[in-house]
Amino acid sequence: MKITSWNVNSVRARILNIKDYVKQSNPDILMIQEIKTEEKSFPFDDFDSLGYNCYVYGQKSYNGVAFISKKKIDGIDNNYIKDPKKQSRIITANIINKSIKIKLINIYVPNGNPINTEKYTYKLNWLNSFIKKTKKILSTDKNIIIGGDFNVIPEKNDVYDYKKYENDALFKLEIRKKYQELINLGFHDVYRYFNKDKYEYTFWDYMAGSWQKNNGLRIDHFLVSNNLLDNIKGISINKKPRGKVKPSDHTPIELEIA
DNA sequence: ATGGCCGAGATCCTCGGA
Repeated sequence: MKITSWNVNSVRARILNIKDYVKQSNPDILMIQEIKTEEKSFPFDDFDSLGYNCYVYGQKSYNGVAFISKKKIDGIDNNYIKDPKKQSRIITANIINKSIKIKLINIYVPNGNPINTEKYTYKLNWLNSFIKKTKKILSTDKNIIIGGDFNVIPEKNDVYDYKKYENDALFKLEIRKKYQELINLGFHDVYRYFNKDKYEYTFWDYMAGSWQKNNGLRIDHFLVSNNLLDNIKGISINKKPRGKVKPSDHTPIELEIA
């Protein structure tokens, strides 16, 4: 079973690229972030024509997350944490793979820049709420996959020039510690687990030829609970969509489950 | 060392992103 996470930076502006990707890569479930639209304007028909069901938690102009799934999925929930700003950043579902029940969590973590503003404290509070809730459910749900745009650069080697990011909300030590705190609840960063010495990115800014220069960041991640780790066959970052015409600034990350 | 790009919405610019 293949599960992909991709920050598409507008599902409507990106629809042709997304459809090309789905046809080529054939994921069972696609978790998308930053759909930048309300549910009523979501391109359901485009996905329906490819044989996919859509589960959308949208918002006008900003944010928004969704599951695109070949099979129908149950237990869709848009209220994993209480968001004081009511932004659409988390959608969860319950899936069954080979008779194992898995909770699937699709997240779009706040950016948090610039630091020393309310945007940064919103990110910190958001991460704290997410950690607290995840700790709570882990006592009953042992099989959890968290995927999405975490807006966290975990380590120095996960960014082309970490010195530029030391005072950035994506790499600030306080934020990286929150990411570690989440992992310490009982998860693995799957990409790093399978790639101890390989450094790839999932995001390249539109500006200044970042893609051409490979000035990237690894900020899109899959975390799986320890209980599930042996069921993971592999993970890969698919760079092809980032090189296309009219790309998202993020590229898909693909998780393969036994 | 600096500046550079996109998308959405209601214009002809602002905000947000990372």
